[in-house]
Amino acid sequence: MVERLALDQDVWGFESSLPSQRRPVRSAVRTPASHAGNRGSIPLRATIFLSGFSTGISSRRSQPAADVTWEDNAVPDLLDELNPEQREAVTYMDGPALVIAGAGSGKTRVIAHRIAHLLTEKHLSPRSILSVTFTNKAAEEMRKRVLTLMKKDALPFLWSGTFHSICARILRADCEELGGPYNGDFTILDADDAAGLVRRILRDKGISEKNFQPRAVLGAISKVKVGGTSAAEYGASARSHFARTIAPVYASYEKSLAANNVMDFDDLLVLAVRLLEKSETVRGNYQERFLHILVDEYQDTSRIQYRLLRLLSQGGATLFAVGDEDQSIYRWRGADIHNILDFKRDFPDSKVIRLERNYRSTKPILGAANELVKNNTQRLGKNLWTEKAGGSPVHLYAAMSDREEAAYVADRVLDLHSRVSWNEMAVLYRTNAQSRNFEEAFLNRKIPYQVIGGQRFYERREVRDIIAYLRLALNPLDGPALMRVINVPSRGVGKVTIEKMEKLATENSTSRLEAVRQLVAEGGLPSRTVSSLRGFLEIVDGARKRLEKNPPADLTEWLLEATGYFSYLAGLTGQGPDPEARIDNIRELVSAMRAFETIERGDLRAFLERQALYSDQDDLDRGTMDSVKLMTLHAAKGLEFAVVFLAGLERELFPHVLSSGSEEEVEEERRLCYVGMTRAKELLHLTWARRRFVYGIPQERLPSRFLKEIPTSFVEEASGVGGAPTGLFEAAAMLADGQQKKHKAATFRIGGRVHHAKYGFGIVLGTSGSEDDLKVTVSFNRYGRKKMLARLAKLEKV
DNA sequence: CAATCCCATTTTTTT
DNA sequence: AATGGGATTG
Repeated sequence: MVERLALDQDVWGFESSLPSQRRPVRSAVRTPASHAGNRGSIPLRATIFLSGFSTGISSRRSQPAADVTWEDNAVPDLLDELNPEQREAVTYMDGPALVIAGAGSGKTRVIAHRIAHLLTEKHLSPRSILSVTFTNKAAEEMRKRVLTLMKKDALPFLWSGTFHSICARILRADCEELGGPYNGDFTILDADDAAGLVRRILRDKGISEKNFQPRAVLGAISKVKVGGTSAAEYGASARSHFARTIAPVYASYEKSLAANNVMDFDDLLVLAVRLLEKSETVRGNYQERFLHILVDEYQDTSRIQYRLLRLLSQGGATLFAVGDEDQSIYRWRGADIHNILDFKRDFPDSKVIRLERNYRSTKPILGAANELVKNNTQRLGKNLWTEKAGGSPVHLYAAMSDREEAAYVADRVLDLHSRVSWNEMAVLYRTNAQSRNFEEAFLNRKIPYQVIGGQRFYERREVRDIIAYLRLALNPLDGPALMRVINVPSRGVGKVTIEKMEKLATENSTSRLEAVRQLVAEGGLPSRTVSSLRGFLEIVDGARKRLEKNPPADLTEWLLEATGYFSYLAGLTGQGPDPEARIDNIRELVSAMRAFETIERGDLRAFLERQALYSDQDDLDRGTMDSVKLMTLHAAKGLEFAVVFLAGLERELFPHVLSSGSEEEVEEERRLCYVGMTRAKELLHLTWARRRFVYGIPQERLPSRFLKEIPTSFVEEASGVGGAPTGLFEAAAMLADGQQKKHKAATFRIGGRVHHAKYGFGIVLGTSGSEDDLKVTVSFNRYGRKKMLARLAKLEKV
């Protein structure tokens, strides 16, 4: 395929395929005139595939500055903008370095400056630099900053991306080398599809989905897989009931992924590592290529990512890691804080540089955050300081209810708007579900807002349907995609037919698409079904045929036409969002493709990869809107706002019930709180509500333990609705007393610890019914979730 | 095979 | 409160 070739050349072939005048970058030194012709000569091809890795690259020629290269404009005072520690970090070249960069200490800046420094002062080619960031947006941001520093408008061949996107890129080029059935057209499975696959396997094997929930099983598999244990090894060592049940599921899952030429998120990392370990050529290529590897958010790297870094840097590349152990908040996703805590041990001859000067927040904000995080034991220890004078204290507000909390926040936003732009304000919360009240309150007051994350664009059903068709066109082996759309729009293909098809596919070990073809050829089905399937095949084949000639957006338009998707949506009244909104979503998808084609020159494969790997934080193009931002604390990492509202500081919610089991988990929650607080530059509001609806049930709430960990000297409590200050802690104590008296022994506090004679210790997740019919749902440490009748179960509160 | 209704459930966080 | 899966019915 044509596109394919192009991609390969991007990764490997460009050296030979590009005009040789690309090389001077490295050798030519500070001779302005000698570069005059360079920049215009960057071949078009270069821009073609940087898609997905770089934005802002356009084929447009830039301003008169066209003859400016990074040599001649090397801002001599590039370093003057830095403080001594930052400067040391930027220029240190004598080996691996770890920069411990506290919140707001300018770490992005250090990385950007270092890259610029490498290019201008050390005269390195951009191709020898690998910059790894946590999100794609951060990668783009980084690229932009470097470009600004260097006064350039394109920086081809600099690899800047997330671990996942970099791995995908490595695999696209060479996954055949793995020796498996994979080819470069592999598609990337999202979490939902992966869970669906597991569900089908569980059903096949007759394993109860009640006791083995697909998502939980998937989580377990992921852990084992990323840990480097193969299905066979796992099966052999499995001892517990759970492990023995899961082992064959894991095996089938892996087999299925490979057979369908699809990879899940973990595969990207695991297989890339395997590829590098296995193929000396591939490994050598990258080891030789990368001379400098810069890693941002090092505290949130996982073990496998660490292995990848080791592999890539063993050729002698200089590793430059930047992170802050106090901001490690992705343990649940496999991040291993020991990567940063043990850096010195892992790289004995490394240099550690600390950035402790904070340029972001006022003293009260920083003081409060520092004091909070001091309660953690898992840290290297640092003390952030600021010279930013003045600043109002941290505001605390205890609301009557969740709705009132939102009203309070919205009113403050309105007040503040006289001197702060919408853009500079954000509401941060622990869970996505909390956004609702704020949305309503903002809507009422006509405050422009934007919810980041949550229900993601690409997770909408209609978008996924269309994407599935596209995936199938590109990768005919993609079974999960086929399953999704074989009967969408409904064309009379039901359970029975699908079962036949599946059986056929398994028996002949062919793809599902082949099985469909066979089914049509063989006959033996009702003629109506056969013609339905034929129709489906025509669509898939038609799309496949158009794949090469038509740009993605045109192909999609054709698909919409061929499937009659809009009329299908139009008929879909009643359940879910109204059809119009869905049609709009599809239109947005098409225009996103259009933009991708024209601006980034990407093909369908590139688009699908981006779709799979990009999150909503990786803004589409609406990020420029002047609006108050609403997002989870996790999504807020790396951002800053003049005013931050940190909402829902309640027990059970923050720290979250499900993360209060161990001290380690609580420490992570505390770091999350720290991250949230340190997003604020001028003003920080902390709020909580005494009453909150959880799953539609009103609950009495208590303040978060974190509130007690912040010294009152930094805090000023705002008046409650009644007018008088609420006296937070007294109120809390009373509330606690009251609750205890009211419910005595018969009830279970959500989040409370219990002990069961048979199942051991667990945490109460919820209750339903009452009196004699009271049922308690408990998450047991060892046995998972159980629902039991309180009257009968031998549950003890601990 | 599809539409409808009812019921149970809700991962907190996301590449 | 909302959503999605399952059973039931047409």
